[in-house]
Amino acid sequence: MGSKKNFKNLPHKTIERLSQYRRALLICLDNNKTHIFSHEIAKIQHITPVQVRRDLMLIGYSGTLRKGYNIQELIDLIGTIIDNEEGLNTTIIGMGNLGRALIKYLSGKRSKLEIVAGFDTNPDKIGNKFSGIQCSSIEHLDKIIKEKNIKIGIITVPEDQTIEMAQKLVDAGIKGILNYTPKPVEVPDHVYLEEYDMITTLEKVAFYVKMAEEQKK
Amino acid sequence: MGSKKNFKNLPHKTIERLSQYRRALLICLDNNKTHIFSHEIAKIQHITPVQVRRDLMLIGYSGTLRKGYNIQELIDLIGTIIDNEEGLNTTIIGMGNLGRALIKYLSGKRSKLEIVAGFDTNPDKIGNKFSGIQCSSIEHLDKIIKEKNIKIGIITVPEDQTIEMAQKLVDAGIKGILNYTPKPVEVPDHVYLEEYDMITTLEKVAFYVKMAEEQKK
DNA sequence: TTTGCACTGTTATTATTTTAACAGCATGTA
DNA sequence: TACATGCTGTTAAAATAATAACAGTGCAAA
Repeated sequence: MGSKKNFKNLPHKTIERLSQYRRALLICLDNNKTHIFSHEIAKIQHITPVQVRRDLMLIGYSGTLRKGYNIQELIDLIGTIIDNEEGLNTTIIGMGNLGRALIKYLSGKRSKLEIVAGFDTNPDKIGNKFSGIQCSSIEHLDKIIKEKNIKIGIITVPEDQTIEMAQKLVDAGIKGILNYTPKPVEVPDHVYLEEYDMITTLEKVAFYVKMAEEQKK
Repeated sequence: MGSKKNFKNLPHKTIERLSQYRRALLICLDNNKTHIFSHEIAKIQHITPVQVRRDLMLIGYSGTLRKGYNIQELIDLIGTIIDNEEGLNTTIIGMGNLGRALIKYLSGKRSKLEIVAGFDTNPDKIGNKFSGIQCSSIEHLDKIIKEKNIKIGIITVPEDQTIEMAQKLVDAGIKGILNYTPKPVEVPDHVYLEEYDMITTLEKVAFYVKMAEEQKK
C-alpha cells in the first residue's frame, strides 16, 4: 500500500480544476506567497472553498491548519498527477487562425506539453514557421508523428476535413485528440477524445441571454 | 396554460445538444431528407438514441411513429427556443488569431447571431476590416455597443487584459460574455458568463493519455 | 385479422457532481 | 487552564445528468 492514489478515478471536473488551480498557484508563487487558503483559491477561480478542499482531499493533499496549503508543494503534486514525466509531444492539424492562436498561446508555457509540429494542406503555408513551429504537409503526417513521438493531436481544420484528419491521426498511432471543429469524430477506444464546439457555446450564451430578457417582461 | 413550455428550466447539456442537433439537421435537410430517426441523429452526434428522444421530449416535440422526426419542423422549433426573434448582436474583443478565427467561423452562418463589431488596442489593426468586420479602438467600445445594440461579447484578448475588458463590457450594458482567455472574470448576476480555457482542456487530454499509458504497464 | 417489428415517449434507476453540515484541531486570548 | 476563533478534512445530502427499462402504437407481412 504505497501513498500512490488511484488518480485514474478522479472526477473529470476535478482534473479540469486541478489544471486551473495550478495556473493560479503559479501566479501566486510569483507574488512571493508561500501559503494559500482554500477560500483564496476559491476566490480566484470563482468557486466555493468547499470544492477546493474536496478536490485537494481527493488527491490526498493536506494543508497546514491555520496556514493553508503550501503553494510549491501543491504545484508539484498537481504536476505529478497531470504531467507525464517525459512530457507529451503535441501537434496542431490546421494552421489557420485557430491553429496559430493555439500555438502562440501554448508554446513555451508548458514545458511538459510541447507543440512540436504543425500541419496544413495549403501550399502557401507549408514550409513556413509560425511562432517557431514548422508547418509541414499533411502527406508527411504519419512519418513526422512517428519520428517525433507525438502523442496528442489538436484538430483545427475546416469542418469538412475533420473526419479525414482524425483518421490520419489515429492511423499514425496518436493517443489523444482534441477536436476544435464542429464536426464530431469517432475514434477507437484506445484514443482519448475531447471535443469542443465554439458555435454551440455561443448559442448557449445566446439562449441564456434571451431567457434573461424574457424574464424581465 | 399555452403550449409555451418553460424552456428556462431545460438542462444546460440539453441546450448544448439542441444547438448541435440543429446543425446536423440543417446538413440533412441539404441532402433532401425530410424525416430523421432518433438513432440517426444519435449516430451523427455519437450519443445514444435515448438521449436524443429525451431531449426532444423535454422541448415537447413529437415525431411520427415509424417515420421519425420532421427535420424542418424540428429545426424551426429549436430556433424558437434558442434564437432571439430579433437576433442578438455580438462583438469580438481582441482581433488576434483567435478573434479572427471566430469571426471567420461565425460570420454569415448564423443569421440570428451576427458579429457586428470587433475591437483591439493595436493601432495597426484599428480601422482595418477582417472578414468584413470593422476593427475599432477599445476607446469606442461603450459607444459602439450602445449604438449597435450589442448584447453578447466574446473576449479573446491576452490574459492580462481580460478583467479590464470584461469590466468595460459590463459597463457598456452587455448581457452575455463568452471568455476564451484563461483568466476567470467576475460579472454581476444580470450578465450571463461562459468561460472556456483551452489550456485546461489540453491538460485534461494529457492526463487521460498519461493514465492510458500507465495502464498498459 | 392477427402477429411481429421498429419505432416513439415516458418513467425509473443509476452515476456523477456540487453543496451542505459538521467534527477536529492549532493558535491566540483571558 | 479554559475558551473562542478560523481554518481543515470528511461525511452526508441534494442537484444534475445519463442510462436503462418498458409501455404504447402504427405499419407490414402473413
